[in-house]
Amino acid sequence: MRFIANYTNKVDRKGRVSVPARFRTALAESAWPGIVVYESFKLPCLEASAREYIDALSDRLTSDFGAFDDEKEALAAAILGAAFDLPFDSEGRILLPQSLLEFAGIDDAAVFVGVGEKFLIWSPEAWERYRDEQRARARSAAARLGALGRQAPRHPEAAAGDGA
Amino acid sequence: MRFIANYTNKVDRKGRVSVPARFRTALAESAWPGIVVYESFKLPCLEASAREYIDALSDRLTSDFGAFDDEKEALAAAILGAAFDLPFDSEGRILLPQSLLEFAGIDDAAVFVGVGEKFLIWSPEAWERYRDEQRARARSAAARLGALGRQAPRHPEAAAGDGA
DNA sequence: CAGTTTTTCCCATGATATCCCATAAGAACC
DNA sequence: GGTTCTTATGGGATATCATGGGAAAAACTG
Repeated sequence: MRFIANYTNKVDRKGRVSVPARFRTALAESAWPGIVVYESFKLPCLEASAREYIDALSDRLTSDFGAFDDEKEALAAAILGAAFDLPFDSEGRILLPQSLLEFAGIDDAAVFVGVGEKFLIWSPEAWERYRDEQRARARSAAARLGALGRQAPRHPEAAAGDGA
Repeated sequence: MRFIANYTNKVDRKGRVSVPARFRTALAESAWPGIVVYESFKLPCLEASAREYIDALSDRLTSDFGAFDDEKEALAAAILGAAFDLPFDSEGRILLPQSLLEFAGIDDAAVFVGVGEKFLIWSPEAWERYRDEQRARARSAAARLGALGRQAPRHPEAAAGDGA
């Protein structure tokens, strides 16, 4: 159950989108034919994962009847209450609720981005914007680190016997 | 028996509301065709669950804490005594008593919010307000509680800055 | 006990989701 | 390079769901 790479699929007039076949294959281990989708806390996109993933989270939050913990309960409501359990249709598509489409700014296409145990669903524009930002960030970070990183390993003698 | 997602349904002039079909399906395991509804202690909303859940809660409160703990006993009495056992009509609706409608400030629409083993019933306005508040809190709470800790390190966005 | 109100059941309807099939586009395979 | 299989996408038919209204049944009241 591991998602990688990204795929762009169309959202049809009825709000249906095909979940990439690769992802569906990964999802096949799951007992439930569908995914759970919810709004990301940090990014303007949706997050999706196997039902089991959320169930485990739910268990941790409400397991013991110690459901009498304000903070846990609030968190459970915020996460679980905003998550949708979306079954696949016979073609492997899901029907995204209006509220989720709006949240992510998804109109007629969606980008599925695998990030390990779950995947993100973006509007193409937002995804591109985010990706570019991250690249720029990575570039400058690399440049900064690279200046140091390149010298040290190449001139072991200059660093005088640190090495392995 | 697991509730997630949220659905908004209308309350008609007679005080009837459809329980979301998804919830009814989850409830189908229950022997009793209806739900138990009571006022939440901490939130301005109603809580609902399968009959069995309340029974278990009842057992737990009385056995674990015995007759010693006045506070728990009071809690049990408050919950069990004020709970309504609401049957479905043939269309899968329930008839919410006036007192509950008033408590939750529900007028002509109700939001059903699944949170694991039970679900909440809110007035649309109150739910939206609460949800927005919690979303903000959830971010930090998630990190602190470690509820999402398992995923956090794996999230690119968790490490990178905010993309929004 | 009759009049009156409330509750329960049943049916009608529009909206929505689900299923099923058809086609196209692409990838994998010979 | 051509063929075959998988995947994505679209549309139409069908079933399900939410919702409203009305009639029958029960409860309540004077």
